[in-house]
Amino acid sequence: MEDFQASKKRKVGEKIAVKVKLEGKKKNDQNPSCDFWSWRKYGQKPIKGSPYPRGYYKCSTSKSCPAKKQVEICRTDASMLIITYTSTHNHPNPNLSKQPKNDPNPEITTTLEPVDQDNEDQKPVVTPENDCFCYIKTIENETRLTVNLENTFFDEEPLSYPDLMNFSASKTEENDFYDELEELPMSSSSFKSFMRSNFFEERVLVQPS
DNA sequence: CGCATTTGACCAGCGC
DNA sequence: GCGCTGGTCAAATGCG
Repeated sequence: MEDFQASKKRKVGEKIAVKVKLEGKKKNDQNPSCDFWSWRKYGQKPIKGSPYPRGYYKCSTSKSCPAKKQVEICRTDASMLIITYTSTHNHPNPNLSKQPKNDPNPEITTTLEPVDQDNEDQKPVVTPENDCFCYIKTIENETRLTVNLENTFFDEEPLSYPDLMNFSASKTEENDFYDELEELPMSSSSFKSFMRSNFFEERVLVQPS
């Protein structure tokens, strides 16, 4: 099909995994539409080591959009969903200017928490105010970023996963950034500033020319 | 009737 | 080289 399919498998590419807490929602309900993009499910697989299957979704807004995400229930906490985004949307979000189309579902608390199920090289970055914490985690070449959005970002401006997606997907610069984070003792406050600047100043959806 | 979801089969990367 | 496992395809099925 697309070029994407050339790499049918496990290529360590750009990925961002977020952990989403579900409250007031049925367990095992992996409805992925808690963000503002429309997704179409194209597969589901049981994952070794996890009692729950992983669902595979493609962006259904644009046929040529390579954006995908994987949704699975956290094996250690069934009230958590682990959503892994891969690739970027190559089109603006049609739902940005209106209410979420599929499932605004206000019952979901969009708190993102540390992706700790593997308990690997997780590097917590906690601000002094403790109102924003981010976990950068690198597994081989895959970097996972987890951000607590509840108190920090939503107070100012709603941040949807698509924004995270844009953040994560901004090519190699971010990867370089992450790579450096592995080594640089960046202070939490400077990291926070960085995060804010990236989320709110640079990661704006741009109409493709 | 059209579209989304389900599900089994297939394919390819990765580790041993 | 082989087997395991994850990721994708595509036909069948369900739903609005």
